[in-house]
Order: sequence, then structure tokens, then C-alpha cells
Amino acid sequence: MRKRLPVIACCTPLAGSSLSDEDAAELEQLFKVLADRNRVKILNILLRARGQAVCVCEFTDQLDLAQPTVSYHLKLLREAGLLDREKRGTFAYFRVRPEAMERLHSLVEPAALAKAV
Amino acid sequence: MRKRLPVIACCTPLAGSSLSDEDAAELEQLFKVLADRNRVKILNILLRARGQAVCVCEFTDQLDLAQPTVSYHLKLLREAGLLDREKRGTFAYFRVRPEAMERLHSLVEPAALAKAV
DNA sequence: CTCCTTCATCGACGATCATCTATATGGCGG
DNA sequence: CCGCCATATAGATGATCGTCGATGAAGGAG
Repeated sequence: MRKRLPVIACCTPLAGSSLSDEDAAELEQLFKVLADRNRVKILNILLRARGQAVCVCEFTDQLDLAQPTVSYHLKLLREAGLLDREKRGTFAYFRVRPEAMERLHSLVEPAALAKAV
Repeated sequence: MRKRLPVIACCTPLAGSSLSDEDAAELEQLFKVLADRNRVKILNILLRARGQAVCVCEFTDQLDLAQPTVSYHLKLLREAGLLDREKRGTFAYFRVRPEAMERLHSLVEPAALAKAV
């Protein structure tokens, strides 16, 4: 917090209102979910499957992680609305939600980040 | 890691090679930098400035953070290649690197995430 | 030269996160 | 019904992160 006015002006104050704390927090949360290499790999696997449902065992095979850890990452991605789960018997299948990926893509557009969510 | 083959097939194995660990780590790092509401706000302020240089005091005014904390966030954004710094006397001015924002935007394209970096 | 101002760095602290092992849940085969 | 298998949840632990106060470095004013 600036206590005194500067002796000389360092810049002209910016016009317009800041991004609200709620909007910034929403973006923070979305990026936080993506900020893990294993979750990035999960997304990559699902996107390469072209919308097809992928079994959990596929991730545990490819990710060199313990099974509960894979379950943890899938839960985060699902809670973020990026994935859908479908259970068949004891198996669980995941697929990407295309509209969520589209929304993500539009949110990181410079023109979008220059405003609010 | 799957120890035995499943009794019944849960899914047909996916074709194609996984995203490499280095590529996944690069995306992880980029998203990690964005995964903080105050850094999101900094980016928003800079993008609203439309490429104009913005003084550090602008961020300390708007972000309700101590000055060292603002400095810390600006350093992370700069190290990620998202910001440029320009010093004039004792003041420091930051601006967004448009090509970095463009790259970010293209990286989160679903078609791009379906491959490698 | 000396003081003040701006910004960066350092060291510490509390919170959050990714990971594991152990355990629970729930379906399927015998 | 009993035991196995796939997945989810719980609890613990070590690492990383965001924040602060204190301090350092460097430029401008008098």
C-alpha cells in the first residue's frame, strides 16, 4: 500500500476497474487444476482418444503413479468440470468435456483476459 | 502399475505415444505461474493497459499485498517469459509480451493439447 | 555527501499439495 | 455366499508455495 504520493509521477493511473476477486479466483482454480504434469498427461491421453471413453487402468499404466494417486488426479479434473465419468460394472471410464476445453481456450484469449470472466 | 492382465478387457489400448515428461513439465510450469489470483490480476492490469508499460506502484496500489510480495509475483511472471521489465531511474515498468500470450493461447487449443508441445 | 524513495532479495512461517499405504465400497465369478 | 478385482476414500508425510518483515542496492534531491 502506497502511504504517500510520489514526489514525481511514475505513471498515469489506469482507467477501468480491476478484475474482481471472484473472477480472479475462478481463473486461479482452473489453472491450478492444469498445473500438474500428470493431469496434463491425463488430458493429453483423453484428447488423443478423440472423445472416446478411456478406462482408469489406461492412466495407471501410463503414468507411473500409484492407483490412489491417479484416482485423486481424476477427481480434481472431474470437479473442475473438465471430465465426465461413466461407470460400467467395476470399471470407470473417463472422457473429456469438449465444451469445457472450448471454454478454457476462450478464457486464455488475451482479449478475454483483458476484461473479466 | 498393472500387475496382471485383467480377466476381461476393460478397453482397447490407445494408439500413439504419450506426451513426453518434458513437454508435460513445461505445460505444468506455465500453468503454475498462472495459478494464482494475484498474478492473474497483474496480467489483467497489464492487458488492460494495451501494451503500455505499467509501474510497479500500480500493482502495489491495486493488489492489497506487501511490496515484496508484488515483486515476487512479477519475478515469476517475468521468468515465465510473460512479462518484460524496463527500468527508468528507480522505477520499474512492466509490460506484457504479446507473443507469449499468443503462444499460451495456442497451447491450450484442444488440438494442440492432443499432441505434444 | 547524505537522506529518502523505489524496488529486489533474504529468511522464516503457515498453508496447500502430491504422493504413498491402508482401508472401504461395490460389482462379478464361482 | 465368499472371495477377488477395480476404484474410491482416509490419513499421514514431505515438498512446494505465498506471504510477510527486515534488509540490501541503487538512483535522485537537496
